[in-house]
Amino acid sequence: MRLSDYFLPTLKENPSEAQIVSHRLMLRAGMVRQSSAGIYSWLPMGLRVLRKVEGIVRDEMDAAGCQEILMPAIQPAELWQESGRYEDYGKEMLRITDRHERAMLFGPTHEEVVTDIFRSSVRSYRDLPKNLYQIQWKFRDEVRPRFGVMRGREFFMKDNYSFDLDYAGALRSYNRMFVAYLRTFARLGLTPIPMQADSGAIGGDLSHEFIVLAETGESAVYCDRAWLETDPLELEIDYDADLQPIVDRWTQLYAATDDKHDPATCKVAPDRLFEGRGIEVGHIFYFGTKYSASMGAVVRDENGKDTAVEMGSYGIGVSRLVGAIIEASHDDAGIVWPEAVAPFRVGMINLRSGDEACDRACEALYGALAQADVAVLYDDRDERAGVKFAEMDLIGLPWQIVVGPRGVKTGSVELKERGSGEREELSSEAVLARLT
RNA sequence: CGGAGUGUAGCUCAGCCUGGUAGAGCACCGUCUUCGGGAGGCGGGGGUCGGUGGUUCGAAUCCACUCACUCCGACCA
Repeated sequence: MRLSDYFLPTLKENPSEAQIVSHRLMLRAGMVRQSSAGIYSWLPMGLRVLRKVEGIVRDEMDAAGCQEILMPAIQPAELWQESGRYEDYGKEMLRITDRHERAMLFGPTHEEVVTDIFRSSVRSYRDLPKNLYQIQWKFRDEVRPRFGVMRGREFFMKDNYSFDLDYAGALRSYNRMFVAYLRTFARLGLTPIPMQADSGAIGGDLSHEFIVLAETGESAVYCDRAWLETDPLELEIDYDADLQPIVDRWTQLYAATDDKHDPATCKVAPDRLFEGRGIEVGHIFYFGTKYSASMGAVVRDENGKDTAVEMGSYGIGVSRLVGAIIEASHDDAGIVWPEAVAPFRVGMINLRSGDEACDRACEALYGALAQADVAVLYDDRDERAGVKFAEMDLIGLPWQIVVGPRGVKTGSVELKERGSGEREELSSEAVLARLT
């Protein structure tokens, strides 16, 4: 992509409404624009990242045996009246009336809809287990949206729902999600820490929230240092096998947020205790028959008896993750994208657009990289070098290629790694070899 | 929902206290010089000062109401 063609409205200064670093950088790097409180438009650069995150989440869900569906954003109130949550959910639910004066709502979550789908379609225990997911926009009319996309009212979420015959089956589903979540966040370049959680309004008795470390995160985190030394990706996972030992290994390590942490009773030795900050990006719940019982989602078991299915629900804040990744990975100059989610892998700066030798070197390299399927953003604009450097650092692409008159004379270009800041003078061929 | 702020050019902000014909920097357009880390000169365009009402000869400025946004707290992916 040529930057001269790209819609990338960057800002030199911090917009006054943005207080936290990810919000500032997302606005400055031309990723999003606010529409109203907690509601954002995603511009090309932001959307590319959102899609990358979505893709990794989808990939891990599929690997864990879940099947993607897409439910309506607008739901009928009757379903929520059945489950009993229509009143309970309160003002956070955006309620809508259609032209026939029928009560509708913009879905804040989809337990009711998915349970309705399940009960109307599944009759036998032989059809279990099932685990259905969707990645879709949700709306929760938060009293106080803030922190940009980190706590918006409209947000992009992956939510899935497991259906099992009994508790043992539900636990297997829960464990699959537990492991899949750790893998997902690790693949996004984050350090996830699962914490035992209250199951809150969703109900049930088994729940973990997943917090990713970021110095600017809103919750304080206390955990065993062993968390930081464990890589969820190093294990080969067979989702059909018994995952309990893996989950046990993870859950026996101490981890707590500040409201649960008590220095007096904490058993971790002080030198093994990590104190940091983090952002909640996922939450998993087992809630048994809370919805299946109230909404009549039953299957015939092997004795010919109707039995309410055991359910769990699992959520990942996809749009929040974009902010969380920035919180976890940035410096004074701007964003530092992990390769897995970078909107483009490479940014190429032509320091002297219009100079024949520079243009020729850039075009050749640009063509070769495109040929090799490397996503490149080529800054071919007639701008000063300083502007190009500053903007390239701001948008945080993992690799920068700098082509200037000085190097072109000797047949070399500069390759800079955004994260470390390390630069090397190389030939175009060597750069190409390095990036492909 | 309780508390606290802020709304003036695309962005960051000054002017408001003490009423008297709307300002700066950046951005944008033209032009010249410059050209390896957000350049400089000259010229130019752009604002019903969030909205409504009031006080006044006169309101960005004072008063009332209202809307929007932000921050702190309780809640949440």
